[in-house]
Amino acid sequence: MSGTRARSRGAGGRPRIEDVAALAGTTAITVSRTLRQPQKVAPETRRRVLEAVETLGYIPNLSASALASRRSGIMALVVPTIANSVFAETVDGFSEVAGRAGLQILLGQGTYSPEAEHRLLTALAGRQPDALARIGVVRRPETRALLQRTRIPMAETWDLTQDPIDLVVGFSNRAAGLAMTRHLVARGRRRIAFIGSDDDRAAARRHGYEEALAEAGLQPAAPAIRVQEISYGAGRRALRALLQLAPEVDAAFCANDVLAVGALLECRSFGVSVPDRLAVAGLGDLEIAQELSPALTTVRIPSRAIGARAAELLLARVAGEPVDQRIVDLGFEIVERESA
Amino acid sequence: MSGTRARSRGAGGRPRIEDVAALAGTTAITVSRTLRQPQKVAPETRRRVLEAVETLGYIPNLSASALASRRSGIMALVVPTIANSVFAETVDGFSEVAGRAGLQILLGQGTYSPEAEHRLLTALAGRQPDALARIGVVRRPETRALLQRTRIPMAETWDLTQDPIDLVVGFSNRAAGLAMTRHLVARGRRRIAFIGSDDDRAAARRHGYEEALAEAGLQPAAPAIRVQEISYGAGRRALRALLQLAPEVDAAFCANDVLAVGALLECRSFGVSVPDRLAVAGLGDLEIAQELSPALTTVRIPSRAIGARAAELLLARVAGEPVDQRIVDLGFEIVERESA
DNA sequence: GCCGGGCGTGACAGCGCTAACATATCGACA
DNA sequence: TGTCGATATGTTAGCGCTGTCACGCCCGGC
Repeated sequence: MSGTRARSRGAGGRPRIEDVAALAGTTAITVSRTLRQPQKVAPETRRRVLEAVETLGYIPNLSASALASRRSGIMALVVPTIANSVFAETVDGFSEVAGRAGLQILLGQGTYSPEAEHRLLTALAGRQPDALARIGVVRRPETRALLQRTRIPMAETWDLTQDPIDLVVGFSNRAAGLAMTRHLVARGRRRIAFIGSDDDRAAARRHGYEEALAEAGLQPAAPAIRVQEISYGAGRRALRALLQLAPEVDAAFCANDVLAVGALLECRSFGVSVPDRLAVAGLGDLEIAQELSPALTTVRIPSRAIGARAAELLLARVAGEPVDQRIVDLGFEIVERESA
Repeated sequence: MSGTRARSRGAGGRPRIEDVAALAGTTAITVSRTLRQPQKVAPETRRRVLEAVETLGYIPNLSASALASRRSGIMALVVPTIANSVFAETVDGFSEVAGRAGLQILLGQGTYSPEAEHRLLTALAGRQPDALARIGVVRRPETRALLQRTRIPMAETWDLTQDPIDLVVGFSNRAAGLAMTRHLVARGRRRIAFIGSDDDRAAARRHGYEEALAEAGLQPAAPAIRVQEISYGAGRRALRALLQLAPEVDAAFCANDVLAVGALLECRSFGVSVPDRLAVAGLGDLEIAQELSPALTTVRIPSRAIGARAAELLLARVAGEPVDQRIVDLGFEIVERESA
């Protein structure tokens, strides 16, 4: 039934499903089935179809497929940045699970400003992803409302909240900050400073830090040092600033391992003995943390598991299976090494 | 003209362009124009349409848009892995340029086996991306043919070839290996070993290394050490293996900075003095390379520029502008620091 | 007063695929 | 032999959007 369709090829010059059908002596729907549910097609027909696919170099148009089936086969993932290693494992875990399920990953980068993020998420949602994951919790009410309305299964990660848009998979950043600071206190540190970037997760870690100090009746050794970017250099500069601001400081708790490694390196450059004179602690347990000497005391985060688990839960949602637990706490673990 | 369309909302419960049109008292095409070419719509109409969009929380279905317009607004990017930092800058540069142009990024991970990659690329191509970039050069003839047939603008990166599928943006890995090895020879090293992963780019670097050795009339200090993964730990183990295999070695050229940093750390752990007893060189110039001490001598690769440039050229291709240079060599630079 | 052209808007058809339903075929079984 | 059900394939009607062309209106120039 070609009707108005005289061409044997789509305008892009690429073969369409109908061309394959014609060559195989069958119809579009059978080709479609052969490709998606081969067991429903007779072996001989299947053979002919696959041969035609091969001959023509047919590649199904997934936009058309998505439109017709209302399943895009895409999972969107929004990360603050991929320029540093902090989230790499999470992306990797997510990508692996999604990939095994045959889903592709649409990557959104940047959660700098709530407005920019709103635009990004709108654009991503327009692609009708089967699911959406984001590093961090979405705060902006308009954005939350938007995502809720779309009904797209969604996972917030790397933090916890009592009120996720849909699911949340992570750990308590506050509790992690609290635990590490308690550890420092328990090790006899009294003049503890905080170095962190300027995002929600770092803020939560700082709150935990402040809580632990209050518990112990201590004051921050200095106002929290804020860095603009997460890099080794930023960690170095932050530590230098800290030492000028509060020469008496005896511990630096860094909001992540990249900053902590930078701080550690700065200490070595300037002969500040770690941990004798200054304890340095991080968060994340990147591979480099255990390889340096002194090895970095840090909080181990199940980064890969966060990504993998989020993807699994989302897949379950997509498959229509009930997800009994909307808030998944994967915890953390203090890893005591040499630096604190 | 609703005809068979009785619903006022799509089956997903999401508003469609027609719902917006109805609310704004106009038709679908005007809504479409308002959103894509606002200057072609009268201010008053535009106002009403945007108000309706806002009210309904309308998000255009980009699959339908892609199908109708034959432009997906997607750029696909294939990387070997995102679990290590080596390609992070490239992805970031690519993502930034693409993002500015309003394109989304479809991320494909894994080029392990040519077969798996073929499947991955087929799946990505099915999404009708406006352009496709890949880290590394595609070797498999079937895959090359496939990509060529699709006519999707395509950039291979991080290497050079005389015969790109479409464009190639990178540097000569062979030349980089050659240059660094010559540098080591010029510094008086005579028993030089190579440590590398098992991919095309590492192989090219090794060829350069071998060429430089031959030039100088030298033999490899040991058979090239192959690592299975790129990690600090793998670098450490490789160096340990090397020292057992060839205790007399006086230089280790590592195919990338992650391995080199691992090697450097292993030297420090075991009291191997760098560079006195052993020179260590890397490739990539990751941030950590300059922060360690001894600071790593390495080859600086314009990683971010590779991604950004590839994206720019692809955008030009998409816009139908002529691209005069199909082979873009962004070069490299030996960065001499303390380790070699 | 008529014509040409620019501007804003709309009707129509179709992008390439698949869900849902319909039909054909065949063997088993009463 | 007729019926039923399982299996294989086909028909129809869109999915939600945009390219293309057509139309109506208003203005200025002659």
